[in-house]
Amino acid sequence: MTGDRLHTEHGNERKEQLLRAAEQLFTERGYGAARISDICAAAGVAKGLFYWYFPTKESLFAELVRTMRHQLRRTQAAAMEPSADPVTRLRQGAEASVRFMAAHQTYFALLDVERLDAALAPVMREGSDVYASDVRRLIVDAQRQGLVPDGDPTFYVVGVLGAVSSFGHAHRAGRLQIPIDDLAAAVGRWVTDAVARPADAVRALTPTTGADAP
Amino acid sequence: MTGDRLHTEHGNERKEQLLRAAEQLFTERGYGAARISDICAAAGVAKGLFYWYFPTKESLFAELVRTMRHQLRRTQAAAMEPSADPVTRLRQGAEASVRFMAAHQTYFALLDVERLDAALAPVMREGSDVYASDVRRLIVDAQRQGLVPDGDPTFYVVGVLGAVSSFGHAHRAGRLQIPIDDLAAAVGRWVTDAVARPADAVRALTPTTGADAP
DNA sequence: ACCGGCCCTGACCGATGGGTCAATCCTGGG
DNA sequence: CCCAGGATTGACCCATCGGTCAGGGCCGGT
Repeated sequence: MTGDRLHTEHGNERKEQLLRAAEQLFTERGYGAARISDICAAAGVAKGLFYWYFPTKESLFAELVRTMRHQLRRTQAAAMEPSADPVTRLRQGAEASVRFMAAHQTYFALLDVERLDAALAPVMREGSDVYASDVRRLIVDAQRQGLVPDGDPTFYVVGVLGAVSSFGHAHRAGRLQIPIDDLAAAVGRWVTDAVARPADAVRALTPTTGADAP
Repeated sequence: MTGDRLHTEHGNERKEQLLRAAEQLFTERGYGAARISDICAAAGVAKGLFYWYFPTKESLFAELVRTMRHQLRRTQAAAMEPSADPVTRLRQGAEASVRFMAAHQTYFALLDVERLDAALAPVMREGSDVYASDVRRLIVDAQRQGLVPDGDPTFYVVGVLGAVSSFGHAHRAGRLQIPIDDLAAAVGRWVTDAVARPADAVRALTPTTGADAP
């Protein structure tokens, strides 16, 4: 909690080295499955050295997360024109976030559920594609009937499932204190509007050019 | 993988008992932190018995998740009128999902990141409210200027953050194969539209009537 | 009564891996 | 040249926990 240990320049490099190795392994195997000894091995140092730079495994993780958030924050701030109206700023912030996340996939992957406990990942993933394909069917149907503008259906699928799960999560966490009937209705409208409306928003999206995903 | 062991009626009750105890503890302490011995203690049985009903800790978890998903699926199906148009069905499915998740908070909490590794939860949560309050400020400003319809700002906040993170996640996972510039633009529009448009969608939302959540 | 197969117990095992430590190396300043 | 203290090592410690097992009770059928 108090001032961190004082390191020489070389020391800081080492620390950075460990951070990068950890980031890599956390992303590949998940936080739990990445052993400290692995991290050290990957960084080419002995296990004991880890504790010269970090008091605990969690603290390293925390440092990664904080760095990431801090950078994102600055990027967002930089992307928003101070003179613009709030909604524009919102849009700029959102765009910047998406770009930033894409540019730092490795970092952000750390936060994905799948990466936290590698063993549980399959269980949780299994079956979640069922919803996806259900929704996809509906979307495609709707597009065929002209109810939903053309564009990569996957985009809409992600949007719809994401909305439902986000609102659900927020409500469950007590962050969204709204009578359930109202919430359900609001989410329903939100989804409908989002899907049926933004006529040309997704217009020019490269429509998933066939086989190239794993 | 083959046929599960055959249980008497009493056996099934016991199993159900263990499932409920586990559900409870996973929700409270997180999957990792809930020890099998705890679960057994909570159910009032000896640890050895656990393995009479479940081959492993993960398998119990898997069973919980599957049950939950199965029920949700049926509920969704029941909520969608077969004769309705796709968009309506989409809306009905979304509403049903939100309601279902609310009615089974305990179950769904299992899937929340925070519950998987209790130790990491604080690290990940810390600072995430910063974004929320940023976005909130923008929303409130926009509402003041009439750019965004009135209604609980939190609802919009959740929607915006949820969208950004969902699309980000999908892209990162390779589920959304779209050039990043297009994606950023699309998400920007998606957010803007969602926030600025649904004039009366959130109209009658009880604006956070203070204290009534646990 | 006897048997078989559910059901239940709690001590025990074994691996795993985070964390410690005494000893050593290395480097720069005096 | 020598000392201080950062940097580094790898063997070691040990609490933890999922999983095992040998044994024993309960109950219904014959």
